[in-house]
Amino acid sequence: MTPAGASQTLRFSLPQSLQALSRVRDYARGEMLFRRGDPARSVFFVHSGEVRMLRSGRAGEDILLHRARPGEYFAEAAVDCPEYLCDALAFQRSTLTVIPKGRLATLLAHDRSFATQWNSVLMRELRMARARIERLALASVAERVRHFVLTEGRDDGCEVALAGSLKDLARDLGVTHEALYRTLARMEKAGEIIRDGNALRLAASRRGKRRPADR
Amino acid sequence: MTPAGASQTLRFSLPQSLQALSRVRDYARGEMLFRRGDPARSVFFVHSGEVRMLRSGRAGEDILLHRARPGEYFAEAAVDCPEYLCDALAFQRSTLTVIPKGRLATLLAHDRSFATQWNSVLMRELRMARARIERLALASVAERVRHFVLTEGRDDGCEVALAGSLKDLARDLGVTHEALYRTLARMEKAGEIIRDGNALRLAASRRGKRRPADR
DNA sequence: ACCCGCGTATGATCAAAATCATCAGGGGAG
DNA sequence: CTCCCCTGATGATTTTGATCATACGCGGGT
Repeated sequence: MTPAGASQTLRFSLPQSLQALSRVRDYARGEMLFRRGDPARSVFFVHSGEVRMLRSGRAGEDILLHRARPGEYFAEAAVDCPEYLCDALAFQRSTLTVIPKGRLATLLAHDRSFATQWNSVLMRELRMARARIERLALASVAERVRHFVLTEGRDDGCEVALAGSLKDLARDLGVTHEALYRTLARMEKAGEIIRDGNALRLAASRRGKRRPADR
Repeated sequence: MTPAGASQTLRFSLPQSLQALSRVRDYARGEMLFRRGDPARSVFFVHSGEVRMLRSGRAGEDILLHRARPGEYFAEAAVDCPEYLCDALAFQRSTLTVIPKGRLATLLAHDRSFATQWNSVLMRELRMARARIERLALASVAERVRHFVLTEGRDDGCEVALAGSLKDLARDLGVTHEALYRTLARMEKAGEIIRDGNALRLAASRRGKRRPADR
């Protein structure tokens, strides 16, 4: 599609100061970005595709540690760690920004305002990760959908623009796509949500009392 | 039990420089630590108990954003945010370290080595949160147990010392305690794991091929 | 000494989601 | 233009875990 140079317009933009010192690269599906024990050279940002962080036990049992999706940084730990702690594999064809660790460290040390910005980025990722944890701990698909809309939605919930396909969303919610299709259909029929193109909205009415999150 | 002053020995110790500027306090079950919109005054650390971060929609539907458990910081975002973004509620009687935001910010700005340390803490929390996400996305309880032991276990897996009860673990894994009891019993009978007091060990043999994490 | 509460444990039943299967429609590639 | 692949969608069947119920041992408090 795009020639290997990755010159298409990117959906996400990074801070100026970061763009100045990094480059954009495409990785083929199945390509290895780094392996555990490799000297940590770079921090990455995902524009498109998916990169998986794996820890491979000696018996071949791959444990999945993280799926880095578009809009996310990964291997941020490289900044203050001499070597990578796990393997990184481009699970799909992916466009990434590659940020040399050394230059990032220098920037962090000398540019106070950038350091603050970087901290905010990490904090945001942490908040989102934690919200996802609680979402995945919910028992039913419908509850996860509600949680998703309310936490990922613009201005305090009620509506989200879906970034990808419903299959992608299903994977995010930790359920099969079939279960998601059915649940969305049921919720729509019940008047609980409204689907409008790639937007998903919680109906203003049907806002039942959620008991204060037990278990 | 302990008089309100919270003078018992704490299980976790914070960096010296942090201890110097913070205080330890007990919170009663049900006590509100802060509400959304309150001026962000403090960052917290959980020694014992559980604090829940909630976003309360106007219709009374509480969305659980995070359960802060012993050994975790929370409301770290207070450092560079003028007001809290959600409510925090002591869900159980909890002992917390309260770290005044201003002093922490000063420390971060002036003490290069502390800033690095703090960054490592955040990165560690982020890595653990991401691993938990992938764990919760696993379909079966047994897979979650395996993932738990391999990621949380000492020296590259194979063994974990359980911090709390099996019920606590079950909640961490996002399943009912019954399901966990049964699964552990089945895995032990199958010779896949060994339970030794509060330790949980993966048997060296039974290390079946995990296919590279599909879905 | 007794009771209560909690963690551990196991059984029976039931609901929900996974799995497998099939099909329609749209968009891209040839 | 046609074919094929992918997403969306729905049905049938199976599996899993949630739920409810019961039981036992232990430690703390009255």
